[in-house]
Amino acid sequence: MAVALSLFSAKSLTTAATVSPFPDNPKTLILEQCKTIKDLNQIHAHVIKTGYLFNPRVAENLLESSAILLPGSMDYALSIFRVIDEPNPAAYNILIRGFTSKQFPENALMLFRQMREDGVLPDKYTFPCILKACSRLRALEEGEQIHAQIAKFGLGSYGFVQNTLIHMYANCGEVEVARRVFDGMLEKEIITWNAMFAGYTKSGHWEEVVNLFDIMLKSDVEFDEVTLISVLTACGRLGDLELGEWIHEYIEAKNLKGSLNLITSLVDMYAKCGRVDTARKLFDEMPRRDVVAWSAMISGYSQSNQCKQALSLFHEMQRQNVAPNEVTMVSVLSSCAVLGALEMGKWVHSFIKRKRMKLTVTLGTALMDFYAKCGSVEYSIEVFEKMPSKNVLTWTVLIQGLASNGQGRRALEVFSVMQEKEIQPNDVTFIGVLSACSHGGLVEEGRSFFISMSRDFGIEPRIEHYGCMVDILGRAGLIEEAYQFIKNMPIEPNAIVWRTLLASCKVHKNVEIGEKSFHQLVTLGPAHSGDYILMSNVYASVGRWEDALNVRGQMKEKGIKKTPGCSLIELDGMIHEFFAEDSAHPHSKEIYSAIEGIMSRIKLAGYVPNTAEARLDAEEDEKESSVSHHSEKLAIAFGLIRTSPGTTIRISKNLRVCTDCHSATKLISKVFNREIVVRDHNRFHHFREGICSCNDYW
DNA sequence: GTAGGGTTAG
Repeated sequence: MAVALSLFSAKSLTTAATVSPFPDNPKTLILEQCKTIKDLNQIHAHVIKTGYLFNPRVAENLLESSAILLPGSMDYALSIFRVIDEPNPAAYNILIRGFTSKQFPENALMLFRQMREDGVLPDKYTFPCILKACSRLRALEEGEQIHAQIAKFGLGSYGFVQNTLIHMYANCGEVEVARRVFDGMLEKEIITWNAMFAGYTKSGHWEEVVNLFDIMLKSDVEFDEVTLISVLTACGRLGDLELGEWIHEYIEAKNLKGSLNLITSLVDMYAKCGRVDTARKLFDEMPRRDVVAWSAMISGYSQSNQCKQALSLFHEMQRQNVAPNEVTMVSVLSSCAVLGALEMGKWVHSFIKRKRMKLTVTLGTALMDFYAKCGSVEYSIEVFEKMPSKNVLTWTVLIQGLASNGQGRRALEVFSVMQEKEIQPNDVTFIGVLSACSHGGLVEEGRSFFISMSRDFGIEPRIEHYGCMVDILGRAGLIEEAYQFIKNMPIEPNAIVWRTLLASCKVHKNVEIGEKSFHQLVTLGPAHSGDYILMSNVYASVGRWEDALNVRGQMKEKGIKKTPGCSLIELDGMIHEFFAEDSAHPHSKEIYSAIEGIMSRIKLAGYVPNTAEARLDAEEDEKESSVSHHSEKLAIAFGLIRTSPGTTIRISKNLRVCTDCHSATKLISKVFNREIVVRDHNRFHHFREGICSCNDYW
């Protein structure tokens, strides 16, 4: 400021008539040295006093410094604008640009309207800015009107205007119109192509990105790193590893590895194509990593179901003092949800609050989903109520969260509130609604929603919806109806549908339909160990031990191994992974060796673990004790591991928890006086003092 | 003076 202000010193002012205080390049003197509104105020006061404000160049410079360079100074810019007698297009352009760049696109549009009313002619600089404002607002109608005016003013062939038109149409969801503008252009610059790529990228037309890139290559047009970033993003979404690797080779050959953004796209592409290790290698080799690079790698792990790695990379990011943003936290929370890491996720929540991060729709929804998946549905609701904006995913997560936590009725109430608010449900919402019905035993409601979804909402049921319907009928004991329902399905039933029915047959002891379902599963192949176990258990449920053993024999003959159970347990904020028969975990030895001793305590409490399934397991494999179930072992284990009183033990299992395990959990909660939460296929069972609080009617 | 790019939830 020293230089600029010295221009207004008494000495300078006396010579103002001969030496202009605004020499050839006044911009460098005023604009670049105004760092705060206060600086601007001082200059403003001077120019008013000295009458320089009536010099259009002076006014424009002041306007530019306040509207473009300084943050949060649009009011100030407006006050300068208002005293300009007859503002020229340039003055309007500066303000329009200011409003657009400072996230007030509505004001930019209003000012543009005023400009037209005042009879000021927009020029080639006006339109790119005002189109950008339309883009931001997704104001298609306004954009179309402006397009018409562009044609009227004869600026339709101007490159800058056309490029922004492409961007505007694509951003407003009209990619096809954008493409028509693109195709109509005789001279396309790299930016033109990139605008089209960006349009396809924003609207998720990944296929088109790759197709257009193909055309670009064939027509020998040059491309740059911005082009490659868009194409790599598309490769990741499409799983097009071949093209992605080709671009990687090109980057190596042309030595473009210096671009941080480009390497981040490569990391993202490899992670999304399932090559997480390659992604990590590139990530580790980066000379510098910003928050986006870290987020891309963390989400890479999270999306490839390597959630422990995602969290450990997040910890590494913290150690390296890189500040995470909202996007990072979404992937971190989603990993916590998968792992059932309640304590870690709670910490993330407080971190978000402490850092005053914006509760965006995505972040809020991820937070809600995390709480719901960890069995804390009340916290999930609390977040929902605090969210400033919500979308269909937010409502869907709430419905699913309530449904999976045993509050089917409440989930349906939320669904009706959602309709009152005129939020259009989608196919996934209906999966939540139908699972609420299956969970709550609401058969009639389920039937009526199933009909309504296509009739009233135009959503054709997918295989998942049919699966839910089979679950609703099957769980309610309407096995025959469920079977007929499958037979009459207009789409081919898959293994999940038959497995659902088979599971119902076990609960309701229906051997006949159980056998039919099992037969379908074997025919559909490849056989799943769980299917054999289920069928065997159907026989066992009615005391047909020979048949039960026979099925297990078939499984052995075909060489189908039981998938080892894997459980993730969070204890005092640490995630432990336990595999069945695993001796690698530090706690395993102590756990398994102590099982015998614990058994006697359990027996004293009146529990007989030798149910049908355990007995079969024991007969099948001598090594296995009567406490043969993984969850059971874990439950016992956690009776052993010393935790502070009141610690919640959370067991999330990848496999369905059998009723036997449930009884073990119930018992442990009683014997060891612990609250135990079992997550079983996204259903929750909260056990306290031997009582399960959820309304599951298994 | 104006235009294009990398990470996110069910």
